[in-house]
Amino acid sequence: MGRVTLDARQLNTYFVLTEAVSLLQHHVEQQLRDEGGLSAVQFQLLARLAHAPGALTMTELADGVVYSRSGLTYQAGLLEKAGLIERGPSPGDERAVQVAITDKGRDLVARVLPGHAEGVRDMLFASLADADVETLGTIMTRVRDHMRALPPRSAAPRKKRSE
Amino acid sequence: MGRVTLDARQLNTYFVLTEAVSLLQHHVEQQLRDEGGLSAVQFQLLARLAHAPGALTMTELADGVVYSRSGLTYQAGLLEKAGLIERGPSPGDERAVQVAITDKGRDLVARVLPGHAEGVRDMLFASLADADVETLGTIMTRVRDHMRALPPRSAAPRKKRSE
DNA sequence: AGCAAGTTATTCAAATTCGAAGCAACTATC
DNA sequence: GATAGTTGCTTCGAATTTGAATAACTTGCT
Repeated sequence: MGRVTLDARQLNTYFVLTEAVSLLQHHVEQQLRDEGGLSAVQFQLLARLAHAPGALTMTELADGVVYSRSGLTYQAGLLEKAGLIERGPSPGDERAVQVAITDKGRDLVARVLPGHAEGVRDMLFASLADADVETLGTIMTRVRDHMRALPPRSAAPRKKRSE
Repeated sequence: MGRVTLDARQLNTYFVLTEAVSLLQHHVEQQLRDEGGLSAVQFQLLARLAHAPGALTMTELADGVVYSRSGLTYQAGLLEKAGLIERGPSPGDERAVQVAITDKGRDLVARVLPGHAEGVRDMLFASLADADVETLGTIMTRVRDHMRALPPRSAAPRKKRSE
């Protein structure tokens, strides 16, 4: 193999992508902390639960947010103590834990969301045309789907192998 | 409510962008750890120093990587102990610290880089056409520049206000 | 010069994060 | 229907990360 790596354009795209997202996350973190006393992870968890049709298991939640399971246990403990979520047994599977958002949790999300959305708009979308937003979404969806389909290296769902 | 926030398309783009980058970072983290015994942050720091024309101050380095200053002090301590970087006084400013990469550090970056590049290619670029890579780079560059130009909320370089 | 305000880096305590290990429950295979 | 392997979650210890407080230095203003 003639060892192909990354050309200059790819390298630049990679760097600027991670840099921009880091900056974005940093600002989001600040804002959420100031406005709702939430970390970005906590907000992500609540938002995902608020969006979900029903309750989710810990694993589903962790996978969705790209987070370690033990880390989720810790955060779920905090959120439950704060009365924002509830954990309960899973009907089908006795060892699984169902996580659901409470009314108080929904209220908090609703209270924090406008400011969050505004921040994201100012940071991320202010400099982009509608067409750019769509293009970006399309490209990143393809990337996301590709990565999700790859053989898991760590925390993704396991497949059994035939020997 | 008149309150314009984010439309569905923007929301989707925002979510998929952060999700994809999280997945990417997660994979990168794994790979660097396995191959070079480096965390992603450490690699970023070394890579940036290797790229820089000369030495950088702690602040420049932290700002470049979007990282807290105290966190950088900690990591710089580790990297210096490992002989990968060197810290020294700054000529002009007596309180600043210049950070420079050592030959050993350069060697390590050179050793880890190919595998890193290969991983990024497989993750991020495998599903993208050349045109997409360029488009993505252009869009994210605009976003990055816009965010860098915004009034700092925390750790960005301060500008004096002429009121 | 002299003082107030701002910058730079480090130290410190507290919070968060992760992986490995452990435990309980499920599933397949015999 | 036992038993070995797998899966879901938590606990545990170690490493990392952060903001606040601190110390050293620089700059601007009078």
